[in-house]
Amino acid sequence: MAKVSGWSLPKARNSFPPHMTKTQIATVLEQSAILLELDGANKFRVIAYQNASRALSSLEEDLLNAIQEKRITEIKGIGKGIGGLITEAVLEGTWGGLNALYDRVPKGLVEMIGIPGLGPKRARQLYESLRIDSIESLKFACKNDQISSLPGFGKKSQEKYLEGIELLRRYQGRSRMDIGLAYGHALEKRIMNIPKVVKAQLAGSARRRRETIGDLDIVLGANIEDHSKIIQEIMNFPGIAEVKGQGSSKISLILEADMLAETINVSGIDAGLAESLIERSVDATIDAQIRIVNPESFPFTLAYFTGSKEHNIRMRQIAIEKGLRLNEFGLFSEKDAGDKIGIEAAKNTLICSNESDIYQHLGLKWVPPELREDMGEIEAAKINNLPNLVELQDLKGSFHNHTIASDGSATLEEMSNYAMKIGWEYLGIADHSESLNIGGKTIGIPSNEIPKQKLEIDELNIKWKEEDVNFRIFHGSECDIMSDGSLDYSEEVRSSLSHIVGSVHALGSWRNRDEYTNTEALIKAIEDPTFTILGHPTGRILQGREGFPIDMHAILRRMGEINSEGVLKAVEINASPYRLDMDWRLCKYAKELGVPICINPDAHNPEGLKDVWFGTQIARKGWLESKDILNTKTVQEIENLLGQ
DNA sequence: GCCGTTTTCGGCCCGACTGTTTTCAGTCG
Repeated sequence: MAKVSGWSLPKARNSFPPHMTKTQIATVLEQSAILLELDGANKFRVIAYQNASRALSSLEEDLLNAIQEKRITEIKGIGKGIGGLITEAVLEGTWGGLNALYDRVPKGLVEMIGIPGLGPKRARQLYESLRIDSIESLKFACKNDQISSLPGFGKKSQEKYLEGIELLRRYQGRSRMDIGLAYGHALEKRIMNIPKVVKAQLAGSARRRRETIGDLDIVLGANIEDHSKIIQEIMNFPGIAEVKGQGSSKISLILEADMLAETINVSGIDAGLAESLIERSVDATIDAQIRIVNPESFPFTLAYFTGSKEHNIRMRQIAIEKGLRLNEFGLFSEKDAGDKIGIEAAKNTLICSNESDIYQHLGLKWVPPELREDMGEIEAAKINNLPNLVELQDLKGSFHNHTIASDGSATLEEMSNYAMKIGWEYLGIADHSESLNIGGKTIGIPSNEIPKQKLEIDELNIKWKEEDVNFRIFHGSECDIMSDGSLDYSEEVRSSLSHIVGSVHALGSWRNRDEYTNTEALIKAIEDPTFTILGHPTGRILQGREGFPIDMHAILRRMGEINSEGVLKAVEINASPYRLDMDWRLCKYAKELGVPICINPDAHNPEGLKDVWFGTQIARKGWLESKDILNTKTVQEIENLLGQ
């Protein structure tokens, strides 16, 4: 969640439309939903704002076009009301009734609902009865016992809020995928090792492979008579920082480093990567929820807690259309269930031994967890048109890797040996270009040293050829894109290389400019004949810094055009779990436009090559198949494409 | 606020847990 001080309505900067971008408006709608909740608005109105924000974020076409052609309310989730707001924002640069909403709701309330157990209704009540409008004033009121006498509150709520405030300071929201998976699989493994546990599986956003993971959900299947014993065993695990809640079917915990086991079992994650996952996670904590059900309910509970919420809602709607009801315990006739709820209602459930059976009963193909975001997967599952997702083993190399010649820590040979070891046919070296300096220190390769690197690479390539080794290095560069969209190095130097990964590093000027200027500059860079792959397109660091504003849909459209003219322009999924940039939400659009995607590890040492695992997860989440990925091609195909 | 081959009004996914209550509202996922 953005800082409270950042919650103001954006102001128009240009003198002509569009005055606001899709991203800006989507953010405003999302914030408005929260403010409406705090304002006591009808909950369905709140949901409508959330849905509209989502609809706008995933809108592929140009927003101004849609508005000028009066098609804005044709977008599902945007009606007359919100459509009017969007139109005003784009054409006039003003926000109508939202100004009053932003002014009316005390900003501190937004912070307050970040406290676990304190939601919008209570926050509002605290404000109205005691004028509490910040975390500080809440803390004061709790300490002075002013809360417990309010109707609906008590001593316990007062204590819970104080604990929650401390928790807020220690725990900072979501975790990166690598950290979440390290904890998730460690917990899963410990649970599996408890006797009498029939099944246990990581669900939630971790199973869906989101780039960041909110909290861990683990579903545990065991016979009812064993439940209480199993719960006891779990409570004795090492690395439990705090117990947030404990019932007969649900445990809510905060985990810390002692939880991490020495080995992690995930397909495709081997010992080396697992070890580095653990290393990266020791300072983090994460929330975990464990759901305990009977083995017969397991597939339903697993599906339910895998989510996403949006996907589940669609599944339920389909069930309703068929006269059925779907809950976390079963799929059953609405008529039979009547007023019964939960496990009672599911008594006469259709038998499903796995998730696939559930989907089948609803007339759908099984949907891979990565796709369950309500981004078209339900429609595709209806007509058996789901993608055959790319797998790690499909990769035959990568194009964005560093050596000691710039800021890497390994030699060409060390990097190559490791690439061969993991079964690759080629390795693209792309050290930094000469303009890049960090903290006043130049780390890129000067122009006049490029021939030297070229010579070293040629010698290795010749050696392998003579030894009949099917492996080669492609000599590229991670070439800086300057703020005006020009590329580093002379054209002569760039042309001497096999590929150019164009990346923005000096983020400063890009982050202080508007979306249109940035988009124009980036398109200029991409149009350069020597440009091959767009590296980490927005420069974001997950949980660290936002990327610079850019219209990626427009960038991808232009790249699609150039590809259709027969010139290769690919976009990178930077596989470093710190970046995962380009975002998975854009992959499907890139694929439809015919823009190849390159899964690049951006490795600075041999082990770093394995980060392609994360990039592959993101590619799968973005609907990509092997044929959509540049680096699934064989070395011969790549040689042809790059003219090498 | 959005949506609609049964509807332009009356719905909008479903349930566990908690704390404050004595039948339920709020919160969370």
